[in-house]
Amino acid sequence: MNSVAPEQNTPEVRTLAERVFHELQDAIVRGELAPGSKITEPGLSKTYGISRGPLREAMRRLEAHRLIERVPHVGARVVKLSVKELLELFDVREALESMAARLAAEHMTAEEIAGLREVLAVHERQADLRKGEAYYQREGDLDFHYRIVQGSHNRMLMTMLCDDLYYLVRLYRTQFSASGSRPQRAFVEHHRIVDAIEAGDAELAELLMRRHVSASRANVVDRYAATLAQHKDPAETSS
Amino acid sequence: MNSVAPEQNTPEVRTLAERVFHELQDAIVRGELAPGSKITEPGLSKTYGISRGPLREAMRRLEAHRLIERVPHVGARVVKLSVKELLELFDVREALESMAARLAAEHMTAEEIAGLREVLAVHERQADLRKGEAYYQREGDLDFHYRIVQGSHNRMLMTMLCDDLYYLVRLYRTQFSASGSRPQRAFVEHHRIVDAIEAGDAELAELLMRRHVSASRANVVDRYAATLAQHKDPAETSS
DNA sequence: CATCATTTAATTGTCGACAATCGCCATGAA
DNA sequence: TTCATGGCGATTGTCGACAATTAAATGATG
Repeated sequence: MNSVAPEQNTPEVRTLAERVFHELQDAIVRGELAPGSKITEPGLSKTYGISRGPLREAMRRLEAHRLIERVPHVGARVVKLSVKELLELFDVREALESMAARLAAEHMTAEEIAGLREVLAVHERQADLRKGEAYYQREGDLDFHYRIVQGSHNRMLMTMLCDDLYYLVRLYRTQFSASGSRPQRAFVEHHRIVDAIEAGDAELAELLMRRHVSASRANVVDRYAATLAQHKDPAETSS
Repeated sequence: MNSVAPEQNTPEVRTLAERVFHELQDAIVRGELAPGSKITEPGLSKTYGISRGPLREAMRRLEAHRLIERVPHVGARVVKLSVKELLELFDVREALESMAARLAAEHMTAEEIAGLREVLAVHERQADLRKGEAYYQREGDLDFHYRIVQGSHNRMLMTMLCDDLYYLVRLYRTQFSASGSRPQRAFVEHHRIVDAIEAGDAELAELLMRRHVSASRANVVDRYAATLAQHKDPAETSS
């Protein structure tokens, strides 16, 4: 748990609705609440020991963050990312994170860059230990992206990526994860991006980050094709 | 009101919370609820004739859409965009809309492109009548951007831009609006973007849209500097 | 046996009331 | 005069109960 990223600081748990919102968020991301499973208000109300009032507000927030989907008078279910939606998510990430890298190259301070290098050093140590196999699988990779976004000094970008999209990304990681030589390559790409940021080369940082996310997206496509060929079960059609 | 954009179709008003959410959204965007003004639950509850339960859920949705800001145990106020935040919004728009233009050039159907041309034709007529002065001030401009985003066929991008950011954009329009020769130029830029999309040139469409948003952003900066010089009142410092 | 209408059970939507917390104002002391 | 402190009013947070709607189960009918 010596992660560099802000895990669950619970910066605001002054109200029940806030608390149960964060708990549900974690439960969904961790996979305790399976994607696609239906969640009922009385059930959660009894599970978390709170009334339906605050619970509904928490669910409304989860809905806004795209972690659950609600239908009026019917119910709510945990979001289940289809491959199409997953690729859509990557397109959005590519647009937003490349912009973040550009702004980071322009606005990042020396201390922030130093912290970024530190994150990479930590990852390198882990990569040495586990032969680069487990690296990039876990949340460690997100530390890097967190720092970049934070370095953009653009609050709106930060909330959009860190508060919204990254939870979806973490959710997807349970389904598809990087494979083959992708981790090592990603590690090299991370270094190149930091170099560009340190040099203040905004255009290059933007370009490298764009390619980085795009490559990650392509890896997901390959991975999906592999699972399809393995299971020989094309029942995943959008019924 | 012969606008081409989907005005307020009220696609889902099956519940009170939905209804009051849309009403509040409109009220904020229209300026009836002044930016920065405090809104109180009993007040709104009496105004819209509903209980506080659905009202709080509507407010939670507004908070997620960044139209109001809430502080636990204190209250909520309508968001007030500082110039810094407004420029942040433009950076995000630049990233997202340039991606949308790229995807639109790849995925837009012939019918959608025809509809896009129609929007431009309508605008051109209005521009002829009012000498291009009022064009671009109103929501007509957003019709164009709506269509582009919809043409991307990326649902996540659509919700992010159309459901979230564009309401903030419309809110800002009450404070800062295009000026000088900007409307005419924007009109030309719109045509160029459509040309690129029709030609299927994704890279060019992306580049042009990026410049288009960037130019709009620069116009806001100029506009703000002008108001500052006019009022001779630099009290807008971030206290 | 299949299909359709009806009933029924469960869940969601809404409401009013009570408790907890915060901001404000008056009072008093340094 | 200024600052701390206490009480007061108002607003927010939470709860349980009732009404409305939906989905499923049941039974009737061709």
